[in-house]
Amino acid sequence: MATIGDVAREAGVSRSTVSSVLTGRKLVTPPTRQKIEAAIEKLNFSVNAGARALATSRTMSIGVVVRFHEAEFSPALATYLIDLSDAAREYGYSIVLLTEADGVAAVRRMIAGRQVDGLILLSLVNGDPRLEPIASAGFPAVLIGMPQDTMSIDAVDLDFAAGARMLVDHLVDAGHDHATFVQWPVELYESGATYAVRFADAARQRAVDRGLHLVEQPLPVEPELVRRDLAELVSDPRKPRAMLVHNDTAAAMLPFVLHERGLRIPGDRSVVSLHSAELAQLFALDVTSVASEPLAVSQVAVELLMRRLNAPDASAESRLIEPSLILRGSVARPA
Amino acid sequence: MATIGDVAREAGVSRSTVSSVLTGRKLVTPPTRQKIEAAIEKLNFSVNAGARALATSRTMSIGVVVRFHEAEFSPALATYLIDLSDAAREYGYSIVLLTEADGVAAVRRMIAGRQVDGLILLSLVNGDPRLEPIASAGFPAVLIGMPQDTMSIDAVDLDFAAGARMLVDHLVDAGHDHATFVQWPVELYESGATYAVRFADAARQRAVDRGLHLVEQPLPVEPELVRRDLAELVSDPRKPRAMLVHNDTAAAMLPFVLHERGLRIPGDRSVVSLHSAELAQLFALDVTSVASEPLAVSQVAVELLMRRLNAPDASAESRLIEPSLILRGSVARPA
DNA sequence: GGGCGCCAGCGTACCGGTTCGCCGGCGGCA
DNA sequence: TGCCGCCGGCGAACCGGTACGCTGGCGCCC
Repeated sequence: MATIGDVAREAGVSRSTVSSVLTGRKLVTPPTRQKIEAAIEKLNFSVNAGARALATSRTMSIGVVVRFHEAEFSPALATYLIDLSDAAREYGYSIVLLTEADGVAAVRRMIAGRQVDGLILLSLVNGDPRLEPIASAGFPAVLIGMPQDTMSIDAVDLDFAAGARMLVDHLVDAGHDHATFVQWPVELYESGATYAVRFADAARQRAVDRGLHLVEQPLPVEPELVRRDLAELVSDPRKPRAMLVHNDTAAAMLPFVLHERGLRIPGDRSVVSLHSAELAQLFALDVTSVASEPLAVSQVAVELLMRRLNAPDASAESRLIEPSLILRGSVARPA
Repeated sequence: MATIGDVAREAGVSRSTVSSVLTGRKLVTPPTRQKIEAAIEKLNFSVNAGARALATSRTMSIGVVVRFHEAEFSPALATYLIDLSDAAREYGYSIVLLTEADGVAAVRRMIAGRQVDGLILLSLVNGDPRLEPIASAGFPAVLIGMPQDTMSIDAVDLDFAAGARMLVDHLVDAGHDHATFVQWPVELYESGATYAVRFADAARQRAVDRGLHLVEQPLPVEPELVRRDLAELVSDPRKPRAMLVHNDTAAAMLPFVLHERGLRIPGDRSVVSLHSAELAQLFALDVTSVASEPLAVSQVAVELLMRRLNAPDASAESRLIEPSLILRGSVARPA
């Protein structure tokens, strides 16, 4: 591979002049610029990313730390990875994928080895141990998820609390006074997954405020048991006719389970949900729901990180993405 | 951050001696080794990945080029990314994610910028334009997918042809002589997606050989239309009672669609399928199927790439992963 | 016509490691 | 006791870029 020295020799100029052309930081007269560009073309030269990184101490790459929860709906992850990568590329950055089980070790390794300029963390939980090394090193990072204590690290997420309130309001406005709250597995709440906790807390509070009686129904981790529990749930005539769903597996299965029992939406059951956009698209889910906005979240995450890289000492920012309710007519007035 | 020079000063030795300890390529006496290790510990030193990459011209990272097909079942992608990343880390390598729409440009950029030591390509199609720059640069790479012409690049994939034969055999052995072949959208075959084409070709051939009459039924891209078409399909009494499924969306929906119509597996319909492991797990799919083995495929892909990095001139290898049939009793003898 | 200012381009130091040739001291053997 | 060989540690060059201070030539203005 050609180096900057080869280009310089070919063009009959010094290495530093070639560098000026490459970085665009200094003026170069058109004739010499053209000679250099011709040489670059001829030698098929392209800057060595590692060497540039060493010289500028900027790697132009971002680490994305994902943590794999059994209880989570993993396909949503792919969407985030792709959207993050696309957003990062807009700024000329690449994504380095960090998947090891021990996220803290991954974070430490990246900070110590200077392999990335910044980090983006996914799958956050309250009290997440990955925050401490970041905070104490003052390393540029953005959280996707909103823990109770962000430890002064930039963060962004969908406003799950607002989403929960919208859905509760929608049921109440239609006249419902009872609803089943179909939840994630208890393990997810116990782990402190921020989106699950924030949604649930806000839903409960809003239900109290609006006089909606909420029957909480956490579901198992295993999909076959989810299906079984859902079937039982919808078969039981004593259960509420309205359902507030925050569980992707359940959201995907529910229309089928209802249909199996000959129950119609919204005639027999009113359903509102917040589930991954990926899932909705894939299964053509047709219930009134809050959109999860992975693209917007990813873009803001990258944007916040860029800001942080350019202003390391700016004060931390937490940004909530305003959710929007997609009406699909899955809620009717109770009989 | 501490540099190797700081460590050397702290330990009272030269930089090269510290380097010897770090790389382990040269003998160092226990006392000096201990002094150096103490200094490393004290200064919390860790080698700068970029600098090492420049010096050794090994970046210790692998680019993964994914291409996003509308018609594909994207969640399966997340599994591959995670499994690849885990496998790579076993060898000390990181994964750089390359998602841009123009995969050829991504490949060119990586090769020219020497940002990664090798590439792994996903979502391969026959005549994939990404192969040419790799082949002509002789850049280390592994394909996940088996195009007709690998252009002498290492490749690995599940043996979809063998899988198709297993499923056809299973139906025939149970006494079926007619079956619907539920397919991916035609667009996917037209794009030349290698796994789809290889499965379909082998299924057709085996069906002819074994005297099974195969009725091909490609499905639309849009999930809601998939559901509608499946419903029509299973409602039509003239259609075969056996179904050979190669379409993840359809595989997920089929049990529900059948159940809706009051049709039972295997009493009313015999079903065999090849779908993503991720999907099967998520929806507790309960049909006799060929496992898709993303973990094994990923591990072999990384293994092949490592071999290639250590032996750039070895001849290209294509490896097919032997599929296995998971019996789940979804096939019965026809009445 | 002479002096001054401007700026294109050059040279060199540096980023943080690795590698390799060399040297000096020590131990073993005759 | 003297010589030789071995090897632990050192120094310097190098990987491929960037950054910064300097210089020399040109044009403008007086």
